[in-house]
Order: sequence, then C-alpha cells, then structure tokens
Amino acid sequence: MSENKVRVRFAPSPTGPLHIGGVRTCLYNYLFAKKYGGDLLLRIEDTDSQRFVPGAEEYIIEAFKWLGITFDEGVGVGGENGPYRQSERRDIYKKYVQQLLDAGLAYYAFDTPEELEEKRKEIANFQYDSRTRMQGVNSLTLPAEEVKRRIENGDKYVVRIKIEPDEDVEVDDMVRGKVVINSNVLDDKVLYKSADELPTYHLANIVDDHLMKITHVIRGEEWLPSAPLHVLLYRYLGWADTMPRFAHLPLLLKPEGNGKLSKRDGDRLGFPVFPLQWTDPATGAISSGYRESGYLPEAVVNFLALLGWNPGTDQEMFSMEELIQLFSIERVSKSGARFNYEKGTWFNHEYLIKKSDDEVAELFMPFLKEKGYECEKSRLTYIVSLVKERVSFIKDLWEQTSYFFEAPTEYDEKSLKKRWKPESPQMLTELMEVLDGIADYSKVAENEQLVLDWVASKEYNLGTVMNSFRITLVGAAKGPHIFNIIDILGKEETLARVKRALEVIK
RNA sequence: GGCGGAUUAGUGUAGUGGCCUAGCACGGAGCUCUCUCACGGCUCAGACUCGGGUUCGAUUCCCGGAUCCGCUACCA
Repeated sequence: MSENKVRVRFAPSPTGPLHIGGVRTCLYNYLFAKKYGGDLLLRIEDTDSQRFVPGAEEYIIEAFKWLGITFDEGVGVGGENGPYRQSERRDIYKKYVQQLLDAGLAYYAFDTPEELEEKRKEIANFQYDSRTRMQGVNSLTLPAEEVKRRIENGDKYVVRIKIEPDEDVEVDDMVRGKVVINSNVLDDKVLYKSADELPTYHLANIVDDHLMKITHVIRGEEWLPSAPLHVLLYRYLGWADTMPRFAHLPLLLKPEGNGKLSKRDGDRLGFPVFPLQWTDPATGAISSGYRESGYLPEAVVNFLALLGWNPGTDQEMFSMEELIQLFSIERVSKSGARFNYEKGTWFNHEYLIKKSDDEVAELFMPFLKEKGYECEKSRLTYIVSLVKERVSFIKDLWEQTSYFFEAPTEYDEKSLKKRWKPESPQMLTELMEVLDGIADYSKVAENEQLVLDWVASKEYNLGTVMNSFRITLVGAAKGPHIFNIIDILGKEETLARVKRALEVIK
C-alpha cells in the first residue's frame, strides 16, 4: 500500500433509512475511490445514543449491496483500522479529549442545558464563545479544585473546544475553492459529553478520519459551515499536515417548492426517497423504496450520478465502470439539484429496454404469479418482446399483457365508438372462417398476407376489419401487432374471443 | 437575525470576454410511421436573477440588491 493511497469514507448515522441524498454521497465517494484505485470505508456514526434506530445499520449495508457499491473496509467488512462503529471507540476519543484539555485547547463546562436555553432566550444570537465563555460555569471561570471536585462528584459536564477569536480560517474545498470564515463566528462547540461518555460528531469525525487515514472527505453541503471547526480541530490535535482534502457536495432539493428533499415529498408526489423499503420499528409505518418500486439498481445509480455531476459530454447512459472512469470532483456542480423523478423513470425505461427479453421475462414472472398466472418461460419471453418498450417498470408489464392471460370481459367504450362500425359483425363473422382455415398461427407474416389478401378481395376497409378484430381480442384499440397476438392466443382462443365479442357487443 | 454557499428554458445541465441565432437530455406541443396504442424518427415552444461597474465588447470578470439553500443543538 503506497503512502498516498486514496482513502475515503461514507459515514452515516443509523437514525433511520438511508436518504437518497446519502446514497448519492456514498456513490460519489465510491466513484472517486475506485477511479484512483483507493479504498472506500463504511463507518457508522452512532454517537447520538438518543437517535439510534435498530435495523438502520443492516438497512444501509443491504442498500449498497443492491446498488452494487462495495466497501473495502468498515462495518460489515472488517479491516485493520477498526472498530468502525463509533460507539465502540469510546476509549480512543477520551484520549484525544484529554490531549486537548491538557494543551489548554479545550475546557470543561458545567452549564446545564436549561441554563443555556435561558441564555439563548435572553440574549439575541447568543453563542458560547470567546466573548461569553467567561460568564459560563466552566473550568475557565471556576477554581481548579472546584472543577476537580465537580468531576469527582460525578457532575455532568461537557468538554468544549476553545476557539481563538479574530482568525480567518481557510477551507480549501475541491468543489468550491477557498472558503474563508472568521473564527469570531464560530462557537465553542461541545466535543464530548460525560453523560454518555461519547464525543459529538465533530471530534469523533476528525479523530476517526485521521486514525483511519482518510485522504479525502466528500460529504454534503450541510457540513460546509462546520468545516472551519474541523480544520481547527486538525490543527489543535497536531494533524494539520495530514489533514484530508474536503469536497462539499450540493444538496438534493424538492422537485417543487422550497427546501431540501424530504420523505414527505416522496409520499406526496408518489416516488421513493429511500433505496429500499423501510418499516419504522416504532410506528410500523412503511416508506417505499426504489428496489420495491421496481427500479433497476443500475438505473438508480446512473440517475443519481448525474444529479450534481456530468462528464461534460452529451452522454447520459453510463455503466458503473464508465462512471468510475469519467468521474471527477472538479466537475461536480456547486448548486443544489432539484430531484426530478420523471427523469429517473426515463432512466429506468432505458435500462429496461436494454435488458434481453429473456431477462425481463424472468423479472416479470413474480408479478405474474401474484396475479395468479403461470406462464411458460419461452411464451412469456415472446410476450415480453412485444411490449417491453412500452413500459418503464417491470410491474407495468401486467397492464400491457393482461389480455394474454384473461379474455376481455368488457370492451373499451372509446375504442368501440371510434372503431366499431355497423358492418363490423358481418366482417368478423366472415373473418372467422378465414382464421379457421389457418393451420399454423406461428407463421405470422404469412398469415398476415393471407388476411390482407382476403380483405382486399372483399374490398373491405382494412382499418375497420383489423380494429374490430383487435377489440374482440384485446378489449380495446391498443396493443402490438395483431398477428403476433393471435399467435400467442392460438386458434381456439382467438376464435372464441371473436365469437364472444360478437354476442356481447351490440 | 448572524455566518457561509448558490443563481443558464418547468427540471437536470453544457458552454464562453466576441465563434451564442446559448448546446444536450427529461418533461410539454405537433407531425410522421402504422390495423390500434405505444416505441422510434422529425419539428416546435422554452433560459443566461436584477442593477451598477470593468471592457471596443459581458451570459461569461468585479461590486451591490433580490431570491433560494445550508448552518446557527450536550443531532449528525
């Protein structure tokens, strides 16, 4: 392993199902890592014991497995830089908290949440920082013995970083360039809380990234404001020279209206915002997932990849391999991308028609079974070949093929009005004789010619004959080539349907 | 409110100080193919947030406004 091997991480919190935005973040990390022959790690950031949701971790692992995104190291994979769950790294963090404390770069604070809440109410724009910390109850204002006594007494405390004022902190972002923030607007963030003996995100994140030799931090834009704090933390801990490069990704926005994409949008507009279906363990509420909604994983990956990035060419369809080759952080856009699920549907359609008829038939099988029908594979493949390009999702195939399995019981009003003529019954009655004379229905072209010749000889209107015929078979003026339909239905069924329609349609 | 980020058609985006009559895709409209419905093909409508600069020239560079997004927790 070379010294400067690219190492990136995806570090979700197990607070519920993984949001589709998180999926994209991980995808970009994956593409970046693979492009440079590096590693992608999965780290679970469960430092918020309050919000832990059982099953979330398994969900995350399963989701990426489905999408074809693999981890080289981390939870579920293992590796030499573990453990990869922050809740299992308590002792590690304590050591570095102590280091900061000893160096005078952090301090103990005993202010209760209520007291702080009070201050926020009293003072506009209150924040715990160089201007206000001397009014707080902390190791900067309390005598050393008192601090010691309180700690030994088991009083709850937090450790806060001591931010020095009047300093311009620079973050060199790979997407946005240099971002400068003055330390005056930063507050003395809580780094560690004695209540659960766990660090907060900021500290744990920096310690882990350093220990796990992370070279590039690619994360959502919501982290940009705290990036200066992270830079300072690297400096305080003495790791400035190995600090990773940062890249803050644009956010995914609602399809319409204001704000970032949320679960509610999916419910409202009828598209999933999660990769897999999720059942809330507390309420039992079900959130739909891309997988269960019939999306193909490669379509989801392709769609997501292009939401905030493009290779600069007109190409839109990419395999994972192509994405890996073409991906570059420099070409990630800076502004938030509205989530347009219709484009996602289109991608799915494209991937669906790219699949072989055989494969699509295989995928359709379970849906057919659900409807109560069995179908021989070769026959289903034939059916699929006729209608595949009409649908965007596997499950929509039923709507396009149901008449192959169940004879129409009613006939579409509009189709009848437009296509069923007074002379239709007479024509069809005669057509039945012609059809009866055909021995092999699989000779599609031949049979078509035969019927066409017959129509011509009778000087009938071709449209009227064919459309009337179609309605009796399908129940409406829709569907693929009619001679393929009767090939699939067979002579007996074809004639039965025509006969029946002639009795029913008045 | 404070701080930061962003701003090309409805959406995702390309692009550039003059080559821009601003390209592509989704979506929309129409035409076409056809026994029908789709698919496909063709065509059309539709955008550089506004105001100041800089410049011979700005969509492109600078400043300001507006709008949107994010952060502002003992959440990540």
